[in-house]
Amino acid sequence: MTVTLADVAARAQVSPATVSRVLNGNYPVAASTRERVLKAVDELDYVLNGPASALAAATSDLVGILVNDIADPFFGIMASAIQAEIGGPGGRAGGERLAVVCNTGGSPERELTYLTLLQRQRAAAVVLTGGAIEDTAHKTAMDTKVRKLTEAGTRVVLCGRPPAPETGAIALTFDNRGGGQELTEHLIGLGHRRLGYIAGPEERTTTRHRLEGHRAALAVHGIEEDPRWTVHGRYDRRSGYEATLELLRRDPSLTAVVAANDSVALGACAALRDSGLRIPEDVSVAGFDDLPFSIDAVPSLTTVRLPLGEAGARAGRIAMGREEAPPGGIASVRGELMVRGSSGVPRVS
Amino acid sequence: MTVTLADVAARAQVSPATVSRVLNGNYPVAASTRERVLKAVDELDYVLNGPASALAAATSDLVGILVNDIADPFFGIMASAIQAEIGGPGGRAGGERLAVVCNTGGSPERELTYLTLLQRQRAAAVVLTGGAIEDTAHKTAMDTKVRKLTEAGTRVVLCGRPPAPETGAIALTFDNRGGGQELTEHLIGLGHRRLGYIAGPEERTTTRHRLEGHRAALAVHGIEEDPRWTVHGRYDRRSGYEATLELLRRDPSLTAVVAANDSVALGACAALRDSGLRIPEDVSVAGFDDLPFSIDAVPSLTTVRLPLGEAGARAGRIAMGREEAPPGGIASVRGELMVRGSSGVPRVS
DNA sequence: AGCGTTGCAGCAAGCGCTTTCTACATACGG
DNA sequence: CCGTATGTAGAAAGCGCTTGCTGCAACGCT
Repeated sequence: MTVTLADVAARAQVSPATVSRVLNGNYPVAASTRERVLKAVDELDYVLNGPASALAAATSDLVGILVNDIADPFFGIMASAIQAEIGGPGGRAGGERLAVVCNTGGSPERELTYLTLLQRQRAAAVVLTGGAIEDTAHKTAMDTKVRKLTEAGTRVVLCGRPPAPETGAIALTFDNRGGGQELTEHLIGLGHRRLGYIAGPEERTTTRHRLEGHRAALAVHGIEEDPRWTVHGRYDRRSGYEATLELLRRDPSLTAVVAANDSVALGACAALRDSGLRIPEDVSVAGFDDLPFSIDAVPSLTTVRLPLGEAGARAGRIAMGREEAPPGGIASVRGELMVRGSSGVPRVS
Repeated sequence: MTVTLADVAARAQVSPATVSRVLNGNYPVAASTRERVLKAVDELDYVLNGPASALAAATSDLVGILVNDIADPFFGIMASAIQAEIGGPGGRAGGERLAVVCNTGGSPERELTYLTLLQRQRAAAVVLTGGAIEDTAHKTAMDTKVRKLTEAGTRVVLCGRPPAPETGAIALTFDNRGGGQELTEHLIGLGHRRLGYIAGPEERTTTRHRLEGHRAALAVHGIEEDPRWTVHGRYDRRSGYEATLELLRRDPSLTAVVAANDSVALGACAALRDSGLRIPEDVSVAGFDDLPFSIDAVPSLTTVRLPLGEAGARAGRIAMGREEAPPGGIASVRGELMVRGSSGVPRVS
């Protein structure tokens, strides 16, 4: 069998209670005793039984991070930053925390399942990253679950997701609408009047907000939008490639393509090039997020930088109770327009 | 307080044992009873206490995935594939499994810490991805820990990591040496004789194996290597950029640059371009891994495709006991040379 | 009819830890 | 020198669940 607390206690000639106290360091233990215990732990190669400990103490050191797509650096960067803040010595006990990232793959069911699983494990905190799914039933179910978690003492932080009022969750929202608007205004400012838009999957808050920002910019400048100029797709390169070909088919006179994110924008660039169009001379392209590879594209991508790392770090600190929650439990994180080579003045028609 | 099994039992007018059996579905329960129990569970909004369950059953539904850098798609893609195989209905109980990814950030300490934490949680399985660190002390510590895990019944699978004999771990190794050799032979075949090499961090198996493959190719063709032609760096774009400038400074007559991976190669491309050199007319560039963005580079990257998704999926299945382990517990996964636009015949000197 | 099966439910003993409460020195104040 | 702090260790009662075993009907067999 595996070594238990009692075995260690026997070896160190003390009671199990004392061993527990040495290990947790939350009760005075004479130095000589402590040493004896530590020696026994070492000799027996003892490993604490997590479940037993969690059960007895009614707490756990698990922290969950939910992401929509772990293969997407957008989430990887946030997850990495969150984890970095959590991994270290945590709150009071200085104990190690197990920060785990759970990949929902964008599926509502899996999102809910993971939340239940984390609830089962009595997670200390949960960070939900990225946009939410805009299905009423699912949103209700999520809000209910989140409320239960917070009521049970689990800290819940939303990072890059709209606030969920009345649930007790802290929200660090990205200003996707503002960023989207700024980006499109930049293109309009260059002289573009015929702009295609490749949106993300429908029913996602991120998709909707970025698109709303785009439309707001058009409205401000009195540009009437042609429904043919908007195509929906996934948040990946391939989708951007296909959507761009579709856009070109529908209206070859477009002078700019705005993409839902940088991966999509890269796909758009490829499609344009394959169609014999130059960037930005024939068509300008813009992305969103400013992922690391965006600056490497040729030409480098005009986009909106989202401070993914900073936001993640902050979310992690809040989750660990190491930083004050923003007033009202809600903070908006702004993006920054990065003007680069992929956008330029339109060709004269 | 939270709802317990006993509460549900009371409400359904049965014993706690029966409720447990309904929930686990591993013991015959009359249909009528089952329904009554399920109804009570639903009405009370009962959530199983994970730690208690794990303690009593002496098992857990946790599966750990260790990655070196979660922000790097190389690991994201593997993790995603592994998780996809694990997330679904698992082994006997059809129960959900909590697949969690742990980001070590390449730090030996964190790697060990996570393993201990997973050991504490009595994880059902652990998948270690990516190259290992070649420090004797650390390797010994890791092997010991892994052996303990496997002895305790945790299935350990190495995905893209060299085998660890005598530890009971199953290994799915990438043939980095073979891939590296093939890649360099391709360049030599084009006529290159002066090849720079940007290696990854020292003390990593992946770095060493790829470099060995490269050198083997040089040796086969009787090319003597100049020590100035090799530079070490990190596995990221920035490192590739800087290393390339350094390489150019040391020997401007190089006609090809082989990078440790695709991100590094992209950085190399940027540095070459910024130095006024054309790819591949002046200098050819090659990467490794064939990450999704590599085909988007301009020109698209010649590289070695590693079947990250397939390997991950297989590792996941083995971890879940859903696929037979390879004979001897070791399998080598080969890469495939992808010749694309970034490599061409060298300029005549 | 008698007896071994079979199907379903309950009892109760833990799983390995934490923590309250108690116990006992030793130290201190008067 | 006694009563009361003070510091340290142990006894034991759970935490909420699982599961081996027992119990008891209803059933089928000879």
